[in-house]
This record gives sequence, structure tokens and C-alpha cells, in this order.
Amino acid sequence: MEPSYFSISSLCNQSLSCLSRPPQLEYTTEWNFEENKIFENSLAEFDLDCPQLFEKIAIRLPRKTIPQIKKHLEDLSNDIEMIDSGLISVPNFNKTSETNEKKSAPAVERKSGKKRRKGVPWTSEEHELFLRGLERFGKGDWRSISRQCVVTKNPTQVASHAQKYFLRLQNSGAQAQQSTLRPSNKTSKEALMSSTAFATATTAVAAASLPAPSVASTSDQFYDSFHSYHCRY
DNA sequence: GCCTTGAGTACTTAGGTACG
DNA sequence: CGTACCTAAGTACTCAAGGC
Repeated sequence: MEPSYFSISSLCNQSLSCLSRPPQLEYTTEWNFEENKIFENSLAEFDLDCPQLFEKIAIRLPRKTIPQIKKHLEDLSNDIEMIDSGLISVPNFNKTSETNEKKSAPAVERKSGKKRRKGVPWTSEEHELFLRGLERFGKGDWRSISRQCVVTKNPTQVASHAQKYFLRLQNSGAQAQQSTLRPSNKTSKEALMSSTAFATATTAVAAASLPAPSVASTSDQFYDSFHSYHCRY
């Protein structure tokens, strides 16, 4: 039985009572990048059991109705479940990776005479799958994450990516911590981003420190990781 | 516009550990 | 004991910023 990250029915049954919301703009059914980002950030910020979750998100997404937001969350949940259950395959980036390697990642001659392939940047999709794998299998099970989630990367690559990822989280956490001690010229928005990054980073690092696979316990940990990463991209 | 430099990131490798 | 895997540390590369 695969873990369900959130119970849609319980969420949908939550009270729809009145929270103040700005006057509606023109509603759109398409979700653009910015809206998705706001949506993800909101999920990272609010607990999924939070009362009036959808109303709070809707305040941030004036061009979306509450039913649209519910549907979007449901779609996201379905995607995760279908990937987890193997009903749908993870998007295969092998072809593009190969293409990219040929285009921009030629083998590089090393001092030792061996050839070293130039690095292929991780896409946001790959990192999202990595985070889902991390949530599902826990820190350390890079083989499972590679085979079942990030199929475009081998276990060594996944491990390497994870290593730098957690290092980055720690660094950003330390920086954010410093920024709270030593005020800077940052704008309030930037300061907010730093504090958010610190909060999410520390949570993600804490989650990652748990023995595998118990890390896959709460959806907020998943979204903390998800959120902190997407702040970067 | 070109060069230098430093930060960021992907990749490699050596050492350690768990398992059959 | 051999194999497979993970971790930590180091290496190589890209790119943006700054100086000239």
C-alpha cells in the first residue's frame, strides 16, 4: 500500500466559510508558472490540515476559484499516487539528456587521460521527482530513488545531488540565521525569503536526518523541501 | 569588449559499511 | 571475502560580476 500524501476528501470537506478576499480578477483555468509557484509555496507554508486552507490559498491566487484550487491539489495528488503505484511512468528525459550531452556536454579530456563527461544540469522536474523519492524512500536509499523516481539519473548521481542539496540547505539556513542576527540592506521581500528559506531548510534537513524510510511521514516535510528548492529556480 | 575571479554545481573517486 | 552501495571530499566546468 503506497502512502497517500494527503487526504483530498478531508481537505475538500473543510469549511468554506468566509475569509476576506480581494475583488476577483478575471478567472483563468490555465495554471501558469507563477501561479504554480504560489500554490506550491502556500502548500509549503500552510499545514494541509489547516482550517480554510483553500480560502487562504485563494487569497493569494485571485485569478483562481476555490474549486479550481481544490481540483489542482487533487490532480497533484493523483499524479503522485499514479507515479507511486507505477500506473504511469515518470517522464523519460533520457533522449533529451543524450541530446544535451551531445550538444553541450562533450567528454572532457582529463589530466589522467580519462574522459570526463560534462555535467548535465538537473531540471526542476528531476529535482521534484528527487524530492518525492526522498519523501517516499527516505535519505540514503538513492538506488530506489534513482530506479523508481529519477530514472534519468543513476544512484551515484542522485547521491551526489543529494549531498550538495543538503549542503546547500544547511548553508542557506546558516545564512538566514546570520541575517537574523545581523540586519542587512535587504528589502523586506528578500528578508522574508531568507527567513522562509531558513525555516524550510532546517525542516528539510531535520527530515532528512531521520532514519529511512520514516522520513515519509508528513506532507509538510515534503512540501518544505519542495518549496525551498523552488525558491531557487 | 575582454579578461579575471569567485560562486555554484555536476561528476569522480577513495574509503567505509552492510549483506549474502 | 567479495560485492554493492553510501558518504565525504575533491575536481572540473559554467557563468555572472567586476575591473581594466
